[in-house]
Amino acid sequence: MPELPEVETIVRDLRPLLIERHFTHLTLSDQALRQPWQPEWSAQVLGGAIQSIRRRGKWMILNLASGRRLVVHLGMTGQLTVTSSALPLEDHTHLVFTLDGGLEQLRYRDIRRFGGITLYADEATTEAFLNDTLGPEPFDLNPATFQHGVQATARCLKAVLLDQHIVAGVGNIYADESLHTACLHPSQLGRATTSAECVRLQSAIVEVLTRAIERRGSSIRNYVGGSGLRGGYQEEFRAYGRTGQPCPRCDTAIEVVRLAGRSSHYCPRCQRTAS
DNA sequence: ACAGGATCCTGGGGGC
DNA sequence: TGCCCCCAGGATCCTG
Repeated sequence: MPELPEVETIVRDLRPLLIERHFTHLTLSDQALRQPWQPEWSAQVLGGAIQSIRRRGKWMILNLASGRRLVVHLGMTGQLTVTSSALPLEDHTHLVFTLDGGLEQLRYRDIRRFGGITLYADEATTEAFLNDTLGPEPFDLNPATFQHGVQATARCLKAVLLDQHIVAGVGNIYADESLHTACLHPSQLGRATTSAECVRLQSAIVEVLTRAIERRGSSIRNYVGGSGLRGGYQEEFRAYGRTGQPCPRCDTAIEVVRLAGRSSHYCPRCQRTAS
């Protein structure tokens, strides 16, 4: 999916387009999403203004004046965009929220249907769900908490970074990029990782995500921002998707290995497992 | 308890 | 050209 930088970009794009606006109409596709939209929600989202929009991990939360929350996850191929109502609906568009005035729509499109939109009744139930699902945000991660999360497990670092309870928002791309920046091998075990390496890894995560947000995220295939613009961070990849190409640090060919069910790209020379 | 694999979907690319 | 297999930015459930 869109990982943290992509979701952050979408949230920033959508804010000026959606704040103080409200939905007047909603249409659904006949294909079920992983988290199916419940029929009774349709009437509940109409009429009340959108007061704020924020990101938590890879999730987006739209606060409605009624107190209800629209909670969005994009799965692997989700797109949430505001477009002119006059534009034809693209294939795989599953929810269309028409905005007041009727000229624009908020559209949720998701080819693989791994994502979805859920309506929560109030702030308390929304926060309970998010805090149960997610660990801390990378930008306010307590170093001791992170170190404990890494060192307490027998999983490899790649799996640790993909675990949303350890740090929220990192996915396959930014896990590979962070490990490369930190000079750590993706298959190194969490419990074999030193405290100094944890510090290095944490700074690498922050550095990589910050730069990726500046570039509006990475567009590999389906990702677009809230206004349909693509991202540019894919031009700065050091490891992800660069199998056989030279490591920008040492020129060694990048290799790929399958870990935690995901392809993991790394430099065999400058990302050596600690011995 | 924990780690790894299978699974939910569709589409695109490579190999034959 | 066509077909088949594998792969893809994620999260959850099941198994050993």
